[in-house]
Amino acid sequence: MGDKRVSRREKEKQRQRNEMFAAALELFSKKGFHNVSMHEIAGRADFAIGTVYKFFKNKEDLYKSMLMEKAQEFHRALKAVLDTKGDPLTVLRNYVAAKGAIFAENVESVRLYYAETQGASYNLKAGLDRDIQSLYDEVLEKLTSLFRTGIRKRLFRKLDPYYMAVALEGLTNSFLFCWMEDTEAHPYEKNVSLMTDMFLEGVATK
Amino acid sequence: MGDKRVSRREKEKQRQRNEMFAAALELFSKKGFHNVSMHEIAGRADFAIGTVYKFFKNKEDLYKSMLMEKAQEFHRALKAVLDTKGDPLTVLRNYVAAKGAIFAENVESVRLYYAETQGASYNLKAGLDRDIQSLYDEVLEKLTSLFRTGIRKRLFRKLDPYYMAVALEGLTNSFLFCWMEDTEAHPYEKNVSLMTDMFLEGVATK
Amino acid sequence: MGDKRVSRREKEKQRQRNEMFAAALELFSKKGFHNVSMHEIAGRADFAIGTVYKFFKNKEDLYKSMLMEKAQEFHRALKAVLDTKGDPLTVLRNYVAAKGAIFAENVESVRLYYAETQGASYNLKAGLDRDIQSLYDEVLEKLTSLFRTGIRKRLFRKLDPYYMAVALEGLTNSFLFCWMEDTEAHPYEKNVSLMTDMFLEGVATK
Amino acid sequence: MGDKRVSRREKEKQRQRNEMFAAALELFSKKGFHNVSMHEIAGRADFAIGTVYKFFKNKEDLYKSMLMEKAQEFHRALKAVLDTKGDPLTVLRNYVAAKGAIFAENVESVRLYYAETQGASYNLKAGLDRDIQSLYDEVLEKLTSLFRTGIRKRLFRKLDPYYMAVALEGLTNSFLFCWMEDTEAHPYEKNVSLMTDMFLEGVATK
DNA sequence: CATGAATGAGGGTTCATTCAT
DNA sequence: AATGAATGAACCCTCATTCAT
Repeated sequence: MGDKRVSRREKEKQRQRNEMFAAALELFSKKGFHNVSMHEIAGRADFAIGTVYKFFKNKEDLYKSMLMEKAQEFHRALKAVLDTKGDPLTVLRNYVAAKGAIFAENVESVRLYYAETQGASYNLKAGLDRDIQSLYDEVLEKLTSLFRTGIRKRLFRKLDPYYMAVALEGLTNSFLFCWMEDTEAHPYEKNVSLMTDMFLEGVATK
Repeated sequence: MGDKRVSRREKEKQRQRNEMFAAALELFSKKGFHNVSMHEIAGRADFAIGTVYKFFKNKEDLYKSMLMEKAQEFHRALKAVLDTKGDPLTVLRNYVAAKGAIFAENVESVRLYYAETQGASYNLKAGLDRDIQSLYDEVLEKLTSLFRTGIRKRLFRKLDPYYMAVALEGLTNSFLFCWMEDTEAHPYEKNVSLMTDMFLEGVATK
Repeated sequence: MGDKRVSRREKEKQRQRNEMFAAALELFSKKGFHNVSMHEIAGRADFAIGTVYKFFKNKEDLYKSMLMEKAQEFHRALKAVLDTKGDPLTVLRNYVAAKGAIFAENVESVRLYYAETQGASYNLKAGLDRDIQSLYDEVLEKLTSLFRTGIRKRLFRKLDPYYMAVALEGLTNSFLFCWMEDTEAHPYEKNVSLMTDMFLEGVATK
Repeated sequence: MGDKRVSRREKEKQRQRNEMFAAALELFSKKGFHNVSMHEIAGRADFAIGTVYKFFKNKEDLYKSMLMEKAQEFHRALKAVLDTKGDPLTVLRNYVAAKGAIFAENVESVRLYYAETQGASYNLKAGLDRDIQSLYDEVLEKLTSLFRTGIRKRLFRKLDPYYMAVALEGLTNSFLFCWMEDTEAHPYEKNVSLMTDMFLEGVATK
């Protein structure tokens, strides 16, 4: 009984945490870290400000936790695709498609995610950076592995597999940004597949 | 003499403006818009706070002006390369090389630049966004033109030239980011050239 | 219990508000709107600056609210006297006496009040002006009514009753100012009554 | 020659001083002491800010000097009327008329003047107050004298002549304010004369 | 345990005044 | 003598965080 009681409580806690995350995500994504106040988040999530501070020791902690959770979700999904058996080319193509699908369903988080992964992430005094980076590095490594395998199997030319991965990421990301800016004008899926194929053909053995 | 006097003044003004820009760039680039105070910038530039406000009507104005100036500098240089006559392939290769060179000399600005161009730029209440975007769009258009010409000349396959440009930009940017993160580990020039060639080969007519 | 709790809270809030009003009144009255800082008021009222801003959205709001409350208090009292039944002459005499009594107990507010009602009130960007004026106009109207009634009853000569009211107000105010400048030297009550009588006699039917 | 030279210079100085006064008067009268900056005044008067500080040691000094000059002008004119020989009643009536005429031509200054003379004058840290008061006291004294003479001549009842003066001042001022608020609706001259007469009749011997 | 009133450090900005030219 | 660039104290206000209830 005690067990269940604890578990019930634990679940309730998790629910509250998620509500705070949802409010935070929406606001941070719309206005940026510095243009959102803790009161605003608490209000939107329908909690007292003090309650929020029971869950997160400060604003940065809330931001980091929220984003980290999202990042883990993304990477779990991406790694799942990358871990499927099969010929590297197919896996890579599936990866590109999955990336599009996942991000399309999480525009808000992705926006924040890229603010942290790339370019300038001054929102936080660093720290999240590292954690998210290391998650991302895992994906990059898996991609690198795929290219390495592809090279061994003579599917791809003998080029640095890591940089092949980097190139693929850059290429797909830029279509993602296009799409985020104007969803209508720039359908991600078709374009990215085509261009990815071009690239893959470019690195393919002749 | 009056002329010289004025010109001297004007030059002095420009010098001061540049010093403020330098201080602002350094600080904004290191800590982000919201984590830098006007007092900090004034102090670093060795001016009284009031003097800074003689030059810029507020913090946002300083930020925008500084970044806009840098952006114009970049785009002037990039467009110069893109406007050279020659076969599209060579021009594109020169562009990629120039991009690397320019950005290598302006890491700080580039960091801020990408914070505004891509992902999430919540630093400003918009406005800069538009201006920088439109600068960038010019470059993208020129790239698109090059690809279009290339297609007409049967150098490239019949694909959407705009998305070719987008793909190239994404690819090169991702090497730029790699390089910015760890200058030693990831020399931009060699890698980006190689991968660009792979991509160009991919889109090339067989 | 919940009720009581709320009412207790409400009362506490009101108490705090009043303390802020008191501090603000004292300081504004002594030094003027622009020569008093919010920190000063907060300090004098023994609140943190942030607490003051929980009650009033800015300095102007505090000033206006405080003065408006006082103005309403005054006018409520004055109108009460003006609304009593009785022959106009007696009512007018009572009014003059009441005005003296009320103002004697609120020198500070009266000072501010007149700064807004008369002469130049540049303290605010207008707005209060209107609100206080309209309060004052009600009093003036009631006075006018009294004179009008007096005229109909052949107590006063057939003169413009509005200007009679204006004249009475001016006359009594000037004694008020005398008294405020030097309480000892210029006892309001005796002098104002005498001179009011002179004036009333002047406008009386012969 | 030296003399003329000096005098010429002196005149030029006076002219500049007057221009500054004019700009200051206009701005202070429109916006109030605290809402006008020294730069604004300098700009309006077409002088460099430093030049203004050559003439006045600070903002307060400029304000005081300007207002004092105006005050002296007014009082000189008023006292001239009060010093004319003739029966007190006529002199008093002339005084009331003159007051109206003078103020009608100097609305701006009058506004400021009353801000200092009456109610709350927090524009300055005091000082001007005294000087203007003492000027005003002279006028009040002359009025008092007139009433005293009138009493001796049995024109007026045996009442305190000082308070008669105070009453007259209050009465006329209140018409002045009416007129300043809405020049069209409340013509000063007719109304004030009528009401003054009422008052004078009230204090007249029967 | 949840609450939200209270706190006060810190930031952006203005403007009176000075002084080198 | 006139100028106006430079100064920096001081102000209004926000918001992350705490803690008594």
